[in-house]
Amino acid sequence: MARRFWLMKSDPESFSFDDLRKAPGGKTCWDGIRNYQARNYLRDDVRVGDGVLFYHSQADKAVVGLAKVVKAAHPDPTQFDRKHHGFDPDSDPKSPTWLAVDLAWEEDFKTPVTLGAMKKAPGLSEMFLLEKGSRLSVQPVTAEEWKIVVAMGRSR
DNA sequence: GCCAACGTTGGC
DNA sequence: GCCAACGTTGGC
Repeated sequence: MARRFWLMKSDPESFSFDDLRKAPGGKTCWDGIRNYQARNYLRDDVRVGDGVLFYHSQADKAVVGLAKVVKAAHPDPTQFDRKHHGFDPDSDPKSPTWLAVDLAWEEDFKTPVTLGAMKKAPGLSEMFLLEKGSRLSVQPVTAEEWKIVVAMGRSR
């Protein structure tokens, strides 16, 4: 299976790319996804070794670096944690509703690739992220888009 | 802070 | 099954 590419969003106020780099082993359990479409991507398509564009929403609005998938979809433990805001009383432990994957930090971009820059970049006009009202926190990225964004991020 | 877009919930 | 109300996301 060919390596696939994804864009994953995070509000840096709650979990930033820095937090990922500083996490033990540079890894984290990417939990808290409570959207069925995003869940389905995790379940059906995200594989170990896939590349991830790590996007900061809110104030930054930029891809700040690269991560990779180090563990495929597994039940999101926070859905069963009564004290967690992601607690889902309807989720059955025998057949969990929500999934998480594990991500590892890979590379900081020299230059964060801003939403504005991506809007202007030739070759990125079809990007999922740029669609009006696109709120998905896990999005597929084509090999071509990946190449372009990575090249932008590595240049000064 | 505002508001458009979107997903979810719940009454009917 | 429809749709209004509501909550959340996220760009501006």
